[in-house]
Amino acid sequence: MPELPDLTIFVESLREIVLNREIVGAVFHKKPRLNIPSSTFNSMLKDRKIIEITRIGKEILFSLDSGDRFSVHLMLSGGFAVAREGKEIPFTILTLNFRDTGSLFVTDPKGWVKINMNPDLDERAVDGLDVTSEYLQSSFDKKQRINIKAFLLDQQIIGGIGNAYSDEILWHAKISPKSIVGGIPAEVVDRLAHSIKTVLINAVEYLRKNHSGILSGEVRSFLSIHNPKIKTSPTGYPVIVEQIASKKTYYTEEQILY
Amino acid sequence: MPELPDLTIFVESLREIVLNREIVGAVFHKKPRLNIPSSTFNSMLKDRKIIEITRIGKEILFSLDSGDRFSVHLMLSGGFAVAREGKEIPFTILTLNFRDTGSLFVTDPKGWVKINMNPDLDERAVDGLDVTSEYLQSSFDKKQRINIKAFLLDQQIIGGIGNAYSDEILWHAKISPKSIVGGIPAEVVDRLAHSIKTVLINAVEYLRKNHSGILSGEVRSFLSIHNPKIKTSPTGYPVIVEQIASKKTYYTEEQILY
DNA sequence: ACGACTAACATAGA
DNA sequence: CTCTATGTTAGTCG
Repeated sequence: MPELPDLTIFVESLREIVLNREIVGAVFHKKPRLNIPSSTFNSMLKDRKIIEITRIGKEILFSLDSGDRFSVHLMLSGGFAVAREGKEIPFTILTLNFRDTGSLFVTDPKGWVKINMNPDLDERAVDGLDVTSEYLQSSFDKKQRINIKAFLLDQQIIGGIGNAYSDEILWHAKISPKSIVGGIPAEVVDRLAHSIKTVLINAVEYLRKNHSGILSGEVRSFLSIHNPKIKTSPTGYPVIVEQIASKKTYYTEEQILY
Repeated sequence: MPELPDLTIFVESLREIVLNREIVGAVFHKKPRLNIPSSTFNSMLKDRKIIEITRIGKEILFSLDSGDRFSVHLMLSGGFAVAREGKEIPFTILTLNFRDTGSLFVTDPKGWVKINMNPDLDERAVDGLDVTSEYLQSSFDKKQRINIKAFLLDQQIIGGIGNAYSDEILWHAKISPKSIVGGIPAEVVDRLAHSIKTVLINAVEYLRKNHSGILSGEVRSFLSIHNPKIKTSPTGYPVIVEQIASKKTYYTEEQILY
């Protein structure tokens, strides 16, 4: 559920809380979606410190002072929480216990959270915040026939955009979510690249200002289009809700169909 | 709010009152949750008789002499009432007016009542009274990771059980409502199948004896566990009240956690 | 090969 | 009380 802007704030919150604290143990409470045995994971974390936390697409990357690093993907319903060690947090997948300073909880009602020790980062797509007009155009050329909304949602192409922000971006760029990539002219690709950056950066800044410190959930109430509570866009057009690319999509007639 | 046992008695009461009486009109007082236009509904009922009333899960099915049949789901707060035609019954959704013999009212303060003309009955799950140990086991196998209370409440799996009776059944079977389906051994599945039948049949028999004729509401005062008035179970254990599977849940330490 | 679509998953929130 | 939203993956269909 959380997308790039939410996850960016989670990372900033996590840095405040867990950086440079000694880990005394990693305890899995459910059989995890983990690429190595959980006992190995535990021994790689024990007595180590997290020295850096970053985000790549929808994944959060924790770097240890050993040089190892592990990624956490929250999937649909995952989140973080902080509490004293031993506190009962519902749907806990993993706890990292720190010496004298409580614990970090990774929670997920669905149990889908994915954790990878030393993931192959070369495979990762370009992050939403790093998309350039040139990258967008060359990706368009490779995916002529795909729907633009499906394109933005494809984590192999751009990392971090989910259903909500794909609608925000397409509205900002005035492109209909029903458009086919191949039909979009070069100057509109420029505009889209600009909209991706603008929408995401604005959201990050809004969240940093108003929701600093969050570790889970998603803030959607300030969105312009992908928002069940609003009936018209900021420019006064009625919001249309429709299933596009198998996703609930919000858009308006302002957006041009290519 | 009414569950399988209450609804079973409603059906028995309704049969006494409306069977084989000629309908002169069906009047909707609120925009209904109806799968066809209300004018069509009205013309399908006019001059017809209800020749059979049955219950399937939480729905009540009225069969007409035309071969058509419609279902009524009372949702959270719906109910029936009988009065002379034209009587003002609060929160009336629908009245069926009978020739010379008054009217049947479907009421609902929340307005959520769902009415379906010729519903597809093939989609309906096994009714709570028809659950076998074999059916339960095969459903368990498909839903390994789900919580047992959520399982019993899932109308796609078993029809008719709501929040109150799920607690009664789990207490009777001595299974903790926090259990995960996958952890419950085969012999306990047998016990649960038996408890489902026993608890529901006993409730129906109690209601038939003591509350025959009811058309709305719910009788909860005789329940063993799901009952705010009691402090200890019949076997003397203190009743614990807790939010489980997003529902207010009553249980005791007698119940084993799997 | 490519793209579109579907099902599966468990719960909170509407 | 029921229905839906939600991300990914694996699978089907054209």
